[in-house]
Amino acid sequence: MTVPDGRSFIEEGSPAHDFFVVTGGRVKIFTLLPDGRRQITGFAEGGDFLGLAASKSYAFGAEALGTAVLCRFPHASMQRLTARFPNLEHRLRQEASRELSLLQARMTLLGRKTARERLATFLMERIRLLGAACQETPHQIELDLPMPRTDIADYLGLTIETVSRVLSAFKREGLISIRNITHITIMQFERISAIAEGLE
Amino acid sequence: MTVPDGRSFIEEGSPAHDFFVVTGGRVKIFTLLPDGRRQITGFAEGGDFLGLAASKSYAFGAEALGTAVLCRFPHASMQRLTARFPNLEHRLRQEASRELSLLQARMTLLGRKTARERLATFLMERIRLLGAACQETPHQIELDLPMPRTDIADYLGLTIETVSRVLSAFKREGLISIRNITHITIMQFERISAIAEGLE
DNA sequence: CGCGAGCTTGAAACGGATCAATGACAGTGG
DNA sequence: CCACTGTCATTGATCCGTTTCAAGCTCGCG
Repeated sequence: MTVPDGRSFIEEGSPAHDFFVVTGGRVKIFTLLPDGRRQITGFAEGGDFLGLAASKSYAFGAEALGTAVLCRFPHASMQRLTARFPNLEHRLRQEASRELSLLQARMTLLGRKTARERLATFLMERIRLLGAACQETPHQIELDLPMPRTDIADYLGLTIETVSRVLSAFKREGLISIRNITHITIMQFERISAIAEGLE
Repeated sequence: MTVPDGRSFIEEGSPAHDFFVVTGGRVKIFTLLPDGRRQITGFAEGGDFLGLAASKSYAFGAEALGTAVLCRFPHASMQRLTARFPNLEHRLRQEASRELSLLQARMTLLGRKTARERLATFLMERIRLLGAACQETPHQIELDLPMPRTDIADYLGLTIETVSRVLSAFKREGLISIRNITHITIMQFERISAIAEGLE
């Protein structure tokens, strides 16, 4: 299943028939308030599961961020699979547990962190996502942010303007440098990490 | 296992050896920032599971709210149980999914709702917790809030003062009446529900 | 009766939101 | 190749909701 940029493929509240696995590209997951306020609850990419937070109906909407490729598993066939491979059930629970831990951290971010701390945490998340590749280079990490500022704002519970201002401030302070909209270089990993933890 | 009021029995970040089920009383679950800021990520009571958001170490702390009674299952014995009763694994995943849905809604609350909306949502949550008993009485619902204001504040990402002020405002507007600190009566269910959804 | 923890209320400060203008590109068509 | 256009990002000025700081208040309990 290939989903073009910006196309929504899960409607919040619609009956949950399928389970998805993201195999290529990226996807954003969000919930909406009636007046249009949006909270992005996560970004999913290659290998991520989608649809664990669903019983009868989806508790979230989902939309492609760039062109995305998905595998769709109707619930019926998932049940057949878990019956055949009992380990899968365990795997799914593990995945759900991992999600739960992440969401708890994100609740602390949304409920208790300042705008600076949120952005710093966001950058740290993106760095961690790069994997071990960056562990050897403590400074000067290249980062690209595939999502527009609007999505970053809705992910962090801020407005575009605040996101933009804080990133500019980080640049002014020499913590990062901004080549262009999507490409950022981390100049002072340690300090950003400290800000993320609320130590500065 | 009986835990006295205020006693912490899970330390955030400590190695996760056990899985818990709350059998009596109440428990609060939270994460901390180094400088002491706290986000309560949930309250658990009779029948709730505790410890799904844990892999190697706990992603949260937990503390009794009033005297609580728990069943402790070391991970090893959980594995024995899931091996013997394969359905249990499915049950656990279900529970994790339910949690995930709840947390997504709470992220929208923390990231996008105003103080009034947060309190209204909180009241709706407590009402829903009463079960079907209140469905027949659309108005005048008795509610008791077993947790102190500090906990409500840390749960909603607000300060005590704001919680207090908003509740007072609700009272002034005739939406609720406050007998004493822990006992509240819902006077206008519909309007509170509307505020919770962000429609007012 | 008096003490203290927890709650409420008031005044002032502040961080982030909102409103508004400008800037940087990428894509289009002349 | 270069205006033109529209989208997205940045920057500035102001506003507002929530926090912070500082008193009072309530009420259970010794």
